[in-house]
Amino acid sequence: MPELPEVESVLRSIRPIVLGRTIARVDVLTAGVFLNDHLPAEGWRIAAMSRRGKYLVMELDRDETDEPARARLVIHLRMTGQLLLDRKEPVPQKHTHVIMRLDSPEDGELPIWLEYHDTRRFGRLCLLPADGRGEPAGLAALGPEPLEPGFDLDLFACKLARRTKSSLKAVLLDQTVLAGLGNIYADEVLFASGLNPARTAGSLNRSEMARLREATVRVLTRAIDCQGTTLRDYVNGWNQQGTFQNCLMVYGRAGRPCQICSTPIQARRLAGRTTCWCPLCQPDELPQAIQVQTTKTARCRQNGST
DNA sequence: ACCTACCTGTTT
DNA sequence: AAACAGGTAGGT
Repeated sequence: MPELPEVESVLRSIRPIVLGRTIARVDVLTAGVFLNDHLPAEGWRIAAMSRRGKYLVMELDRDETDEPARARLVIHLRMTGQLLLDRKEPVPQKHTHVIMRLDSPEDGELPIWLEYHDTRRFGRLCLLPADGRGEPAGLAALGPEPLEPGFDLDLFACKLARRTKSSLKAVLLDQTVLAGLGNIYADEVLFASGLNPARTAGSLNRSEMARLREATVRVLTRAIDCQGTTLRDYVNGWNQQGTFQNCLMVYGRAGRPCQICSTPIQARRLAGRTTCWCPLCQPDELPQAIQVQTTKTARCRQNGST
């Protein structure tokens, strides 16, 4: 379900409600979904909440005798995970796996419940000690955030240029290149860039790389403005759907006319995922005349990647 | 760079 | 009955 815009929308709906509250009670209804690193899950105060790629991270603290203790709760929703807020104690449903009661001991507000729901059970919650031991490898390996200054063209170009054998689609799905794109937004970004998903990442010239970078920022920003894409399961913390499904240009539109040129949208399996594109707006190769003029060697500014 | 596995539900 | 679905980890 959730790619960067959906996870960001979940964050924005939940963060203002949970900040400063204490996790007073945790009911784990399904073994295996909550990877508890032998830390007690209860008694923590939620000091901060953020998103990194498709991960949600809660910074936790608590007053131990002298020194304050810290921990992190890391959540990945994978395909069908949902975090839902409730003003009263929820009745567990078929796919409810964790229920947390969040109290507000100081200002005496009523408790709030945060429920983890996941039909396919691919998602994971995991409580990490302050030193970060046990951090999911996927979180540690994430590339830059596309909507932050770290999404630097030189570094991006450098990573693309090195992937001479991989399709653009595969590279955009690679979370170590860029954090947060999934199957929907990879296709939408490629359409917005006018780039064919099957092209090799290393074949792009500098201006195509710049176009790809700009389209990524544009598409993700618009999708967040729409609170994400709801195809079936996705909702934010208040159980509200997104609206970006109404703005999709290629994803899920195989066989229907391109909204720009009316050519039927194509679909095929690429990098293990169904991939949709417009054969006219996203041509296989550039006309040769254009290709010659801009090809430049991308140079690495940093050695941040291998 | 591919494949399969992990799950359940929906669509063909 | 079989294929497919927003993701990733692990194996070849």
